[in-house]
Amino acid sequence: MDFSKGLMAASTKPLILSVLKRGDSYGYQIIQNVKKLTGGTLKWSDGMVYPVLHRMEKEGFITSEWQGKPGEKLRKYYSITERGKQELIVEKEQWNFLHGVLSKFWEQSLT
Amino acid sequence: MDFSKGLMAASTKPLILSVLKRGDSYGYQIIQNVKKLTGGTLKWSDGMVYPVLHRMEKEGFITSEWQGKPGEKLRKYYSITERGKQELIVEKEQWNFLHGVLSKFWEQSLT
DNA sequence: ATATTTACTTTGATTATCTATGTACATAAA
DNA sequence: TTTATGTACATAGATAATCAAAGTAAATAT
Repeated sequence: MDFSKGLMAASTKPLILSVLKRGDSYGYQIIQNVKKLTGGTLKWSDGMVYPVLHRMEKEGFITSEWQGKPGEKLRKYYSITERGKQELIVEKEQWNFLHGVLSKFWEQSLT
Repeated sequence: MDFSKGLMAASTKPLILSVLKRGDSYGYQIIQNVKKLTGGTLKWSDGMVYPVLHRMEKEGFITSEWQGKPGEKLRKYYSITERGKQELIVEKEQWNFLHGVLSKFWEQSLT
């Protein structure tokens, strides 16, 4: 699927927050995770995801910490914050609201 | 509701196409219509909607025609094109797909 | 007369998007 | 050994989207 620009972007934030709510993770893993969870449909590029993570951290929705066992590459693990959880609730409400409005149209004329 | 930027933008295109699929309309009416249909939740500004209409026309999803009965203000009526209908189908698929992915997360952890 | 509503337009500062490119280490293959 | 591939993160920068704000102007209501 080739997503229209706006939608793709609008989904990254809530999806990342949802992934992190399940448990801490790092950029590369989040990308693989989302790819797997969507059966390969959502293929996020790293250059697309990392800036979003940086921004979300700056906004206080997530925090980061470098971790690495000896002999392993360093990974930047992200955790969702309380503020992030609140934000996720809001985003969820907005998604559901808009989906509801659109669904109302789409139910009526079946195309 | 104070929508996060991305989402609001991502919904204008499919919503406008959905409105126009019901029947021709003009900018001002579309704004009022959406406001009414969402119980006042979605309050689009004109400066936000008109440029979107112009872009969508340039992209061939809608066409416009000035109309006005004598003694009435001229209105620019927009119609959805075949290409616009196709686009709406695609947007609908994408919305449903993403909503499905997000819903899967949101079902599991009830927050 | 004056204010409000209707109706459309454009500007422009700000921000977001995402491809492309770069670094660097680890591991597997040739 | 050297080459390729996979892992892991970062950022620059061209392109484009966003939306408030300000403008025009006619119609209607007060």
